[in-house]
Amino acid sequence: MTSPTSPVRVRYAPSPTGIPHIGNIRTALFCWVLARQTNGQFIVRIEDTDRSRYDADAEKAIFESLDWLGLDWDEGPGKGGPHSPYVQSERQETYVAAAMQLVESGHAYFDDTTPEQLHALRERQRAAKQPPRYDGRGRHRSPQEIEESRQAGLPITVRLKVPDHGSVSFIDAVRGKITFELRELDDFVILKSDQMPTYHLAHILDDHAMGVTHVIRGDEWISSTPRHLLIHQALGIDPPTYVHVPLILGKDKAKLSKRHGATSALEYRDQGFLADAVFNFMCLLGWSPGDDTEIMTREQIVERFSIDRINDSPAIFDSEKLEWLNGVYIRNMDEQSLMARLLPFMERPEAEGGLSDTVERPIDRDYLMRLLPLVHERLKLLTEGTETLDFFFADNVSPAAEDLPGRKMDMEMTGRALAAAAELCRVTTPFEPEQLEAEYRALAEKIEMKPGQLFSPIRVAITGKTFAPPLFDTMAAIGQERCVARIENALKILRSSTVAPAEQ
RNA sequence: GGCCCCAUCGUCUAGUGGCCCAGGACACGGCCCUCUCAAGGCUGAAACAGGGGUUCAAAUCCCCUUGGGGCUACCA
Repeated sequence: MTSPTSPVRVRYAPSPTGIPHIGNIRTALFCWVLARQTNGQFIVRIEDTDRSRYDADAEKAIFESLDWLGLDWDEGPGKGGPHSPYVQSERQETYVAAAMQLVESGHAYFDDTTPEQLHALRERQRAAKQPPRYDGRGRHRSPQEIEESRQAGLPITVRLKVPDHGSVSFIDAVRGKITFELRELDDFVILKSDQMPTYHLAHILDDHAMGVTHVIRGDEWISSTPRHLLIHQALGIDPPTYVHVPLILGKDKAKLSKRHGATSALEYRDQGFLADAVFNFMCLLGWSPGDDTEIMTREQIVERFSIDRINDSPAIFDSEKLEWLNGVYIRNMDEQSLMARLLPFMERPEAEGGLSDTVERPIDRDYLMRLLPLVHERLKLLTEGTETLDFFFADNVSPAAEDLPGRKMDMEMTGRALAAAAELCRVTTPFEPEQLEAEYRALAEKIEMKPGQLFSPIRVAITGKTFAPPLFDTMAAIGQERCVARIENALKILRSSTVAPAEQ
């Protein structure tokens, strides 16, 4: 099976019953890429035929996820198109009409078996160690009997007549030929008693009406594909090309679910991942360009993508690797764009992960621009802006006394270092990185300490942390006055502490 | 239980009969660089699930076993 070169029409057809997770969105992404590559159309269609499970928030999240990842659609909700509407609940008459047509042509029939009866049937089968399946009893109901049930208010469904022998096969674009024995299938429902179609009927009608050429969907649909083939036959239409993509699993190799932590694209957005990085990463789950290339722009992916190279086996979502990739993307960004991305996270309320509420909003752009080069290559997530830059914005910091001593330093030595540092800090001019470094290195020599030893307590005094951007750039950015105050403050903290320094 | 799908380092993967005593990336260990943390460079450990075939030759083809997953709804 080769990858298409002529324009494809592909669709992403989510059901608004839950926030779309990574695996689901990855399918949308494959669709989008293929559509862009072949100059085809990417269609979005909402499959909301299950009215009891409909969730408006989920529907919102679907569009938000697509927007965030930049998966723009050519036809669909909010966009329109030649096959409107793109919401199944608004296409109900089509499905009902098709179901009636199938009944008339003898491919389907009305069934008045109640859910209770169905349940009882399955219980009996289970008890007899038989596979639970519908026994086709509705096939023998007369129109009169059905009408009586209808009058009595019993639920009526439409079921497809499945031949009891023979087999169906199809060529899956990623797996090759797959065959199913028809006797394994029972007569399944195509129109529910609320006059809504099941997925099986609805998607086929829509895909056909919308001219969908390739159905790209998760692996879990392979088992119901024979049903879909049967419906196509009954309707006298040709099935599309099926492309069943492998699932994305959680760390424990189980289907992705809530307990795996972040599972939706939106959660990754909120955790500070870049859409481009997530896009890139998701493409690599279940697909590879065939060489060692991993970092690719959308354009490169669009150019290189191929159905032939979609993997057969499921992938586990490794968020550690995503973090690395996100860091790569951040490092490749220019400072202006980085600032634009960082700002929304840093300007959130403190309680939501932003800078201290005492820091004035909007944040001083010029100052932030000056700081970014110091932390740029250290960031892996956009949410880290706050924690790596907070001390630049704070009036003062309060380091823990036990953090102040550097390697192989006791309290006395630390005190001497800080005292000398404070003194020098007051007089250094100009207060610039090169000047500071030169003078502090000289100071270290003068008080007979290794540069690293002298710098450690200063760093902690200035930043409140044991790790930070390069010290002298940091000091220069913070300014002489605040630096002096912080070193003196640290000295005070050190002297008032009675605890021994922690073993280094 | 039945049916279907899947199976290369911990993870993502390259590999489509000889180029593979299996390559890359993340993570992990070591070294270098170094004012800390990163970044970067070098380097190490780490896999063809098992068993049968086919073949001069198999990670690659076939069969079985095992393991994982999915489906078996008036959910999608």
